[in-house]
Amino acid sequence: METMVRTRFAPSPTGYLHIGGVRTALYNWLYAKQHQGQFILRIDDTDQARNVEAALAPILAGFRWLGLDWDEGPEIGGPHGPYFQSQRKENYQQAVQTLLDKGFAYRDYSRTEEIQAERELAKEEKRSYIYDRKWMAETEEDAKRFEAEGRQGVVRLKMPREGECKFHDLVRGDVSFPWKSEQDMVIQKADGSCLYHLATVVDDHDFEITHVIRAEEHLPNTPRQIFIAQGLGYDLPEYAHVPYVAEPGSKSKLSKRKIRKYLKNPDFKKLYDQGEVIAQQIGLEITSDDFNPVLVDFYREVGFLPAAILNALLLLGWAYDDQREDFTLEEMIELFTLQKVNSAPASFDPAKMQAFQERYMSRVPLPQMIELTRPYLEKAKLYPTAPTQEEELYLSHVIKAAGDRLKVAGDILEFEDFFVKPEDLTYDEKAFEKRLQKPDDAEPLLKEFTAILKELEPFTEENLEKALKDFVAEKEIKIGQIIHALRVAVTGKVKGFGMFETLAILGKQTCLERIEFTLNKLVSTN
RNA sequence: GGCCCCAUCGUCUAGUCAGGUCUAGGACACCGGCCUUUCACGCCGAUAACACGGGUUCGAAUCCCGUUGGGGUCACCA
Repeated sequence: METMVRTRFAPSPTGYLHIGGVRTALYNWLYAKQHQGQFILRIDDTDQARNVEAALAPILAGFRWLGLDWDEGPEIGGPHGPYFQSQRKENYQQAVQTLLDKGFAYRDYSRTEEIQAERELAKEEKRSYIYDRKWMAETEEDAKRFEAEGRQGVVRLKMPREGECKFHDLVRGDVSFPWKSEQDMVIQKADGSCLYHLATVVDDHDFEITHVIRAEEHLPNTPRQIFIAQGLGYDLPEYAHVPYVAEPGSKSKLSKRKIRKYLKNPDFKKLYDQGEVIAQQIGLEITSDDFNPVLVDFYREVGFLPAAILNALLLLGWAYDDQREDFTLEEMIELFTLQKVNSAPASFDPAKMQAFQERYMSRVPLPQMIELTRPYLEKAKLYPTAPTQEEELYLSHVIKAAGDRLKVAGDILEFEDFFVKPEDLTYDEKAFEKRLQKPDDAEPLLKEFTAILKELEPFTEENLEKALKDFVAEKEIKIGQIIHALRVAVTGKVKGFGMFETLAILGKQTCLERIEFTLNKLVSTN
């Protein structure tokens, strides 16, 4: 029997989930699922003074929302736990001791300032810096002597200084690094705590990780990790370094902090603005860069579909063939291959993300659409938490009429005019002026047609259309002469659903109330 | 700067490993048009790329070398 494939994603508790991270996680998840393997979540908090639990919550929430479930990890545990590096310190201490015993590491008593000075000197002289191991304690006596000087010891890796570290990467093929360009990395600090490289290698081994699929920035870290693994006598995992996700229109790494810069990109701006409008309507405070299309939370808050995001992210650096772009989760699992992951970084494309979202959204069936949009109306206080059957039916009419206009769930708030009282209706002022105040015939036509509306039974889309068309024919006017005025009078807006659909959904009483309200407003503003 | 990685339309990419079927295909965006009471959708169309220079070869986007450009990484961070 072959060994089970086990992959992992190891976020450090930063308080947010970056979409680049999600893509890496997705690839790990897909690879594991495809091989009937397992996907493990491990928390890299070796050096976290902050509140890990609070900083982790949004990350786990993001994973849950996206449906990237983990087989072992925080909240669910597992046979290899704990899954927090901060709780596995003994393992690292033990590993350090082994490395020391076997001569793969040494105690070093140099001071940070000393090393720093050496490094700077080397930089000035334009040569690469290699530590001369001046403060390496080769014997107990050395150690005691250095300690007597008041020095504190760290543990460094005794890296080879000749030859090359060669390994095979599932994405990039064969890669090699000269050992001499490697530093004697510190693996244990003066305070006794252990550092990332050591921890990650020990954990990957303890967790029986078979495939380390991670971002490209870890590629230069691989030789030292291989060195540690070999020193510890571990079998090496397979490595796959996937490129990082780049900024829109550039090849730099996408970063949460550079949002100001990205906002200059029209597509990014559009995505952000769309979200901002919704955020304001639901009373979400935008106080920091955390409301950010670089982060997964943004999409959740605005009402994107997880499947759309996953699909868009899947294609950021991977393609199945020259045609197919839509993949269900099952299809992704079946068809994903590391071999087809591009080795060049892919720029995040906000417009493409939107396009996927729109396509997926257009396929959402009505009942699910109701569930998706309701929370937004509730948060905006436009809809009761416990609606009557009638109210639910009304909402379903609005959603049906909105159709493709709902690009994200939060877009339902664009149609707030269907949920407010006449006096709370906000008018597009320019439209009010252009369609109602300016044309001389707007008011009389509206009044005349209102009289017809009053008598219209039943108040259906078909009847409304016939009524207006008959009216237009009889008055020998163009439909444009009344329909725009009517729209503004009833919805306050220039754009919206089909006119007759709008009227029918609102119902006779509301329509008449609003027209009356508008006519009064018209009088008072003239 | 050292080490490493990368290079096809504006963007994501197919094609590159096994050179000809590529006057380079698709998608998104953009632009133009159609539909239309507005908006959105939809439909039709257009523009648009093998970074450059040498080789190898009958033939190169595809193989080799170099150049240029872009990027990652060089902590007692992860």
